[in-house]
Amino acid sequence: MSYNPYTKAHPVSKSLPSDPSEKNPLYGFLPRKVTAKQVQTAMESDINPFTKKPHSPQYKKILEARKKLPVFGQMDEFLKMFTNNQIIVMVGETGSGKTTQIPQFVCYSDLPHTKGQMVACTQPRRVAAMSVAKRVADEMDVQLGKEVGYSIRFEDMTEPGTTFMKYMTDGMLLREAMNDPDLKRYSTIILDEAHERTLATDILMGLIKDLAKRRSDLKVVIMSATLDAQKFQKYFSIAGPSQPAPLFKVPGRTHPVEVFYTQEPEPDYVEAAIRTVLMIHRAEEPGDILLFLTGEEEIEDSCRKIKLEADDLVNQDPDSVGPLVCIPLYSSLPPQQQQRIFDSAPPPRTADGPPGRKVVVSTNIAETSLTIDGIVYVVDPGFSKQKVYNPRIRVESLLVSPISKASAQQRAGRAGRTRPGKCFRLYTEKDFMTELEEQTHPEILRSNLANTVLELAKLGVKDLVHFDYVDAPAPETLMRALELLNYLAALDDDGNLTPLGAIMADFPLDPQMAKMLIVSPEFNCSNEILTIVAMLSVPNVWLRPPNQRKEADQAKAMLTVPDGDHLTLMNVFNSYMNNKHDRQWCWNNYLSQRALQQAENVRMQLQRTMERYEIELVSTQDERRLWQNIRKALVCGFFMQVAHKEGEKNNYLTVKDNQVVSLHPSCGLETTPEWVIFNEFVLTTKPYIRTVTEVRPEWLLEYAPAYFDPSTFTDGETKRALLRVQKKRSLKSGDGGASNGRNSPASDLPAKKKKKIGTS
DNA sequence: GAGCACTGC
Repeated sequence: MSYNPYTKAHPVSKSLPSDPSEKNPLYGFLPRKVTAKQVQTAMESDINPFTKKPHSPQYKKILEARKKLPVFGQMDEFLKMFTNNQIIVMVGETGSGKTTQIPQFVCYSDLPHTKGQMVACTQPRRVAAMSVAKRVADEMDVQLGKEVGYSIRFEDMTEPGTTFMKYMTDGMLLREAMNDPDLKRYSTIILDEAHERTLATDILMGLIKDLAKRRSDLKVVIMSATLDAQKFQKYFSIAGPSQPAPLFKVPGRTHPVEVFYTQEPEPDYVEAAIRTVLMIHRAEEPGDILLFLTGEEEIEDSCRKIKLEADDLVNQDPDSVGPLVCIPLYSSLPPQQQQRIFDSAPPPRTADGPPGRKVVVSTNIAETSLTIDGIVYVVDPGFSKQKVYNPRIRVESLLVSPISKASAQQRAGRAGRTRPGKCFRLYTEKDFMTELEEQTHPEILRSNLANTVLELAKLGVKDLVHFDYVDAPAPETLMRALELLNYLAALDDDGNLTPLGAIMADFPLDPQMAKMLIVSPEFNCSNEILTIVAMLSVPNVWLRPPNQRKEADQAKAMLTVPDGDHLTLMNVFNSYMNNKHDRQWCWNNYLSQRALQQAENVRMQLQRTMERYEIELVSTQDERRLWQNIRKALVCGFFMQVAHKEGEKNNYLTVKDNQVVSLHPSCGLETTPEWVIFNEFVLTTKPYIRTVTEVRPEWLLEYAPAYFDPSTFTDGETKRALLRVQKKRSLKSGDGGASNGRNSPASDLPAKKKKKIGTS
């Protein structure tokens, strides 16, 4: 083993110790004062500067390819800016190489391994974190998981003490910040794809801006698309209001895309889209097409229509129209079918016939998450499904809305990745200029923030309303979140995090679910609640193929527990386990094995967190009692999501919000009980409540007395029903009703259980 | 009597 002059105990502040430069390519490097010339010499060395081992044969080959990236030519400029500034905003267009190269430049200058620290680079998506880490490990000629690693949920590919370059999801870094608010293990933090404005990135920006003031040794790089750079420069002007963070700009390496607009607005964008695809197929040069639509049904429908019409064209004119394949793409497709987008276009039908063409019909997944090479034509109708949150009725829903200019630009760019392309926008140029918003609203303005507010509290943010957000959420949204967390006893009346809230924040769950999981040992059903919570955390497990709906519904009925959908979910998971994860069993029962497998993963992760807090895993033998206990535990988390049946038409009214809702058709209840608890409120063709279980009104009064205090209700059937129950209860017990206090037993730590474990 | 844009912990 070669001599390593660096030790972790002593931060290097001066030039590194003397060592012949042939043996130590980093000889003479002054941390954060490194020049491009030094880095380039070190890169050309036969010895890997970080492992001190000889470079592998392919290293130089990869290096030659890296040198052709636009960002490589600006290494000197970047390093100077990195030396002279604490925070840099960087703009790098597609193909600039920023995600792979900038973190490496930072490593060469920052030398995190000499200080026992790391450089972090966040990504909004897991696959990106993994694949970029792999690429960079290859470029740096190290084994993935050693010097270069990644960290995503369920998978930590890093080695403490060895890894100094870590790619990770933004959510993962946020989690780490909850346990170490100063993020001391990082010398530089790079937030990549900041323009995507995910919830996690937005919160991280606020935290890191503040952290940079406390930690003068921390360096920060914000990487974004062009349009947002100014906003971030201004936001990160920590040196003074008139001193925006410096901008480092790198051109992209893409091909020009010619953009076309329609002359008149299109009344039916799906019809127009299909027409445009067929027009391209008839009249344009060979090259694949990408069409953006809004959802699964629309996509499957359009694929069928395009296929029919294209076959017609081929039959009418086989000498000039080639074969066409139409491939749907959306996230709920099984991975194997998603892979089809990488198939090549069909060959000509005869040796000298017209060439074939591939059409991918996709949701927004192809805008950011997946890149398809070989796309030359993009058809952009200008719509996508977007999440909107209405704090007044506390409902998140999906709405087909016009996209932003930034989004339209991103879509068009998909046509120019391999050669010059064309983008057909199915709206007028005037509408593009005047009607489309510049940017898509960041997620923080469109979401229920219950989770986020709890995280912020755990992160030590005292004043949530005046936190330095890049874009501040609506006060009403924050109030809704604070209210919920206060009712759940995660925050006290002054908005301070309670000990219970601190534990809740550690579970990667919605606060309601975290709460019911933590109190579940008191009802002797934590084993079951853990399963239910895991099942609620994964995508729908029920498959319902269009041509086998009846069979699928029958299979589902076999697994249904009539007392409630939550119990049905538990039953499905247990049956899956009893059938030893059998694929055939899943298939026979129209269940998604992928989702069930995911639920098992989530369950194991949550169980580890439970163990850390010594929350017991217990169960009840008698099934009837067990089911009742489970329903009581559900009330402790979801008492704010209760609906009361009103009138004879099977309509329900949500408690307090007084929204008229119906049971979702997927609901498995055999009757329509007077009181139900629901997991979600969905607004589709009409307002529905989904995943519903019957509860008893006495439980509402007992486990959430503050929320169900009848005096806080407006007059109506719900209030009268509550008063009747209250009266009956007080006659029975002789006291006022609630047995032990305001929010008990769900109000505080499960002290009894903790002690029991502590002594064992 | 109907759906599930997309991520992330």
